[in-house]
Amino acid sequence: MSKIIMHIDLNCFFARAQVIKEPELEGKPLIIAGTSRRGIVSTASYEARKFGINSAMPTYMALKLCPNVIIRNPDFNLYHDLSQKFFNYVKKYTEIIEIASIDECYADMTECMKDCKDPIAFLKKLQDNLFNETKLMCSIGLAPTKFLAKMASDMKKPMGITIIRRKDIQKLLWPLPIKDMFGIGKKTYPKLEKINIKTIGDFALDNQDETKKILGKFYYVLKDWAYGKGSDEVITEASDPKSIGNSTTFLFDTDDYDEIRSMIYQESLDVSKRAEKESKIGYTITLNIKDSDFKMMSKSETIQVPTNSIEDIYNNALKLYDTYFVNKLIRLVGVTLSNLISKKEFYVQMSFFDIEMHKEKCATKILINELNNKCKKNIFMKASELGEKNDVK
DNA sequence: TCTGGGGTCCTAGGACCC
DNA sequence: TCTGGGGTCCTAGGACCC
Repeated sequence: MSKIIMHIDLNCFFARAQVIKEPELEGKPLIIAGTSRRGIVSTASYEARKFGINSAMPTYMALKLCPNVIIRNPDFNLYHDLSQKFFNYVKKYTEIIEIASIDECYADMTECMKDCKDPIAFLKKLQDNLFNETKLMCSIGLAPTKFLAKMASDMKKPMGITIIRRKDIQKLLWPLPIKDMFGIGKKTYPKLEKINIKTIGDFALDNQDETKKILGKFYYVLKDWAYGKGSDEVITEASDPKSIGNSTTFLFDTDDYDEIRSMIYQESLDVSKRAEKESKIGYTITLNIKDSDFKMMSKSETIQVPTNSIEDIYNNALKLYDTYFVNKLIRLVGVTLSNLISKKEFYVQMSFFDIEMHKEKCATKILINELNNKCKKNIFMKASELGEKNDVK
């Protein structure tokens, strides 16, 4: 039997949060945006959108379109609080929710709506109650898979409710332009349009080899999605972070060594603190650079012993800068720690390893099969120190 | 007067190992 | 006078999402 999956998405969340904080902004053109010379719009209220303002637009451009637009800087503490309220509200209906981002989640409503005679009325009530309790507005999609629910919640905004049943896929989903399909971005849709795939339906019915070439193995995932065969698993556990990074765009492009070095230090410090807070250490340090032509480049270094110390992160990042980018005019610099492992996990592996090595050198052979790859690396390392590398097979 | 910052996943080539 | 095959890890870049 099909599950009932809900996707619920807060409408222009950051702008809405600001209105909750400053009710006098209600109904006015408002943008949440950076105000430096290189600031961009993060979210625009519906009133601001009427002027043609969109998110990701440079702030100066928004001001050109609407000189009277009200501007506020992002306030992430506020968003975090409201976001928690929102998720807690949804949890009143079901504990099975998957947080997809700060302003959206999936919920498995199978149990809670199994005897529901009028799902639209039910969801309207859910939506209205959220508004009454928090003043947050949302759009809701209900469908048998996560992909369809996500597409559904996108169809009517603000305060929309859309249900896609399997039998309605061809009628409701397939006519949509291919660029509106989740997972198809601005680089891919022109390539698809060029080979005559203009709608989701075109893609669903398409059988060209070229399409597979464009999409790689994502092709098969997208095909499933388009036919309502996507995942309906709502994953409640938050996944462990895979990387922790920090980057900053300079107000003016620079090649000044001290300025860049000091920024690399600031970012290394931020990354180090955040990693420590998460009890994570990482093997790989990456330096990210965007040059004055907007070209992104990265150089990375993987070390033997995972770390989150400011010294290790900074020294490695600076070494990468010194080696590859000195005297280059740059726009942005960033530092990322990845290949993460929890501190605890690492120490358990190390002590296990040490104990076994003391017991019997030959135990390495057994260990190899038991330990994960990260640990394997350590054993090879130690084994080679003992001159036993060739015995490990 | 140009275009932020936080992430995830995929790809393709090369190094290295047995 | 020719140059395996499989597997893993690392690197760099690219696409996408919010």
